[in-house]
Amino acid sequence: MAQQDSARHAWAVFLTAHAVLVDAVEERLAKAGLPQFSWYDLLWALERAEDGRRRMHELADLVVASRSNLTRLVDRLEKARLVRRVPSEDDRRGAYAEITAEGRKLRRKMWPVYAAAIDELFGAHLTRGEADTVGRVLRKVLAAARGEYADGPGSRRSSVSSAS
Amino acid sequence: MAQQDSARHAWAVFLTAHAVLVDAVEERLAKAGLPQFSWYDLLWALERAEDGRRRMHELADLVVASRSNLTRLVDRLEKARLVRRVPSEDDRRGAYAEITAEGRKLRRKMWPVYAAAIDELFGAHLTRGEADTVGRVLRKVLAAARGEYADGPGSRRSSVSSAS
DNA sequence: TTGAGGTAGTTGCAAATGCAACGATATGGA
DNA sequence: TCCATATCGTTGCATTTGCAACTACCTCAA
Repeated sequence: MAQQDSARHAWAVFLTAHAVLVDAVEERLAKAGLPQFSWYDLLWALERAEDGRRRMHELADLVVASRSNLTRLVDRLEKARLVRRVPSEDDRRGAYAEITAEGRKLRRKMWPVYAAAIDELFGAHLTRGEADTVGRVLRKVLAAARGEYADGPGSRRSSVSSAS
Repeated sequence: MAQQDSARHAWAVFLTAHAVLVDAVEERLAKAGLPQFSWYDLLWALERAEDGRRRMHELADLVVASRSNLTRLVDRLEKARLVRRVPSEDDRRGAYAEITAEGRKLRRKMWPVYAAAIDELFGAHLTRGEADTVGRVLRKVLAAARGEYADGPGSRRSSVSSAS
């Protein structure tokens, strides 16, 4: 019972903290004249791929977006010349999103602002041990959720990135 | 540097876990024919108040919603007869949102489903100590963010509830 | 008392999201 | 080979969000 209460409380704080922190981070990016971090996230997901491209459904999973939302997110990034759609050759239904030079440039420009926001708003308040614990625990929770979540018909979003 | 990496990694997992877990919880509520948990959250925020009512701006802060979004959220709940608007007498600009009997009933009906979802998707993967750590750490982060966030012109959303 | 400036809540409009349906392909078994 | 079934990505439409503007009211100091 005590464990349960503890976890439920953690859940409540988790939700609130997410909402507040995301707002705060977005605000910093906006003040710097930069786009939201969902753009960063998508660009980074592409940049991590060796050839700078990923299939749409793969990308949807990585950035935790529904297919239709990903379509439109890529629409917007494409309009901004940060990304380009490339039809797949081996599967003619499919398409790749490929990061452009401009896309890489913007991502590189966003990172310092984003990283500073993370460090100041989040990292500054955690010890190394706490950060490790939070990361490990949430990774575990996430793995479990992904596992059982795989059956439900509507698998949706999936993730956000981080580093350099 | 190591601490920083650790925290940045935790941040990335935090974002992903949030997206995935929220989707999973919403799915469970939907399958049970219940509304999203933002409704739960608002109802619970009202039910916690001794007289079952709160000023709109107070509520916006508690559920971490912008003023305009709160207006419309309350619109919807009011249309569903879960909540009722009551003009304030001492401040004639203001209004209260007040939970109705139906609102209390729905909240009570949602809780078992919501609680089960939290326990299974989240709580089941944490030890007592881990839950405490996550809660404590995020509470600390949240407090700090709220503090410095208070200056920026656009204070937005604020929180999600839990218990009972 | 008056008026400058702030706060409460709502609204219009544009943008983003969720959902279901669709066309086009791919796949695997009869 | 052929067909039923599943997947890929997109689209239409309704709902929800974000932002800026707006009205109404409060506060406080001159």
